[in-house]
Amino acid sequence: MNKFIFSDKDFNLKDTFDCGQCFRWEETDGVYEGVAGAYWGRFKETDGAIELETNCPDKIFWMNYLDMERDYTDVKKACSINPLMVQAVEYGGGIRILKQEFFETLVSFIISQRSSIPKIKSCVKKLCEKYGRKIDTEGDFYTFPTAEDLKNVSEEDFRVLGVGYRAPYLVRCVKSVLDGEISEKMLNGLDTPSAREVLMKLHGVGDKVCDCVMLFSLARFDLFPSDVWIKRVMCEQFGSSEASAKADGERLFGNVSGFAQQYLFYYRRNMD
DNA sequence: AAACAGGGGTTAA
DNA sequence: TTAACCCCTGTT
Repeated sequence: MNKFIFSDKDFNLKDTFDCGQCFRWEETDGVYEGVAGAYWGRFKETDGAIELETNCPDKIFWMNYLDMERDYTDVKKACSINPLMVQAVEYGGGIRILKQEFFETLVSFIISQRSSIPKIKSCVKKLCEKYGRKIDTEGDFYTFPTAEDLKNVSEEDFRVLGVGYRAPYLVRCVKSVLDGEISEKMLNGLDTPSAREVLMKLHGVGDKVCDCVMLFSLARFDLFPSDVWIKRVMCEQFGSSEASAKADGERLFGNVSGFAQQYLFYYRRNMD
């Protein structure tokens, strides 16, 4: 087992793991335990630092996952375009946008549509336990299944996990990935509008899911995913219409759109 | 107790 | 532009 220490500057566990970007981390008494890629991890906040226990031998893996190379002080400054944003940035000041695996993010956000976070987490957990690989560590932790792992999973099999009408989307998604119609590498070679076009060809991937996948797994920070909460706050505070929320956000925030979206979403969602 | 609304959307008409 | 979609939870 390995131990790594991270600075808690612009980083805290609750903001990062509970801001809605990921579905595989569970909190118990302030300790967050979960899986990233092939590795298990357990995060704790100690005095002035974040401590991680993991079966992963190199810290670089987690540095990348936690977006540690980026200076969030600059990001926050760029997001703070008005008093509301100053408040939102203050509120979610410990958020880091995780660099998650492409296939996991794609599948998870297809499942997420018109669902609630506890429900999404439960589906994803079952999916991993049933089709993922057990991780060699203490406790019961599983990798997220690869497309290959899901090759022979039927619509009915998916339905048993509780994904409902999204089951056929998942079957087709797995097939598209296996057929090479879509891959992380291919998307990385495209500019944002072209990559969006490719992703949205997938059945069950619309505007919002597409933006989340690109923001959370492909580091496309120029996107501003617009869900009901973001539409709400954009209408209330920025004079947007529901239809214009996404475009307005991207125009206002440019290449920090994705960060601004997370601060705003997290803030607005916890304000009611 | 049973009915109902609504949840980080997308599709098809 | 609008209803229907699965399924779970919280509210009446």
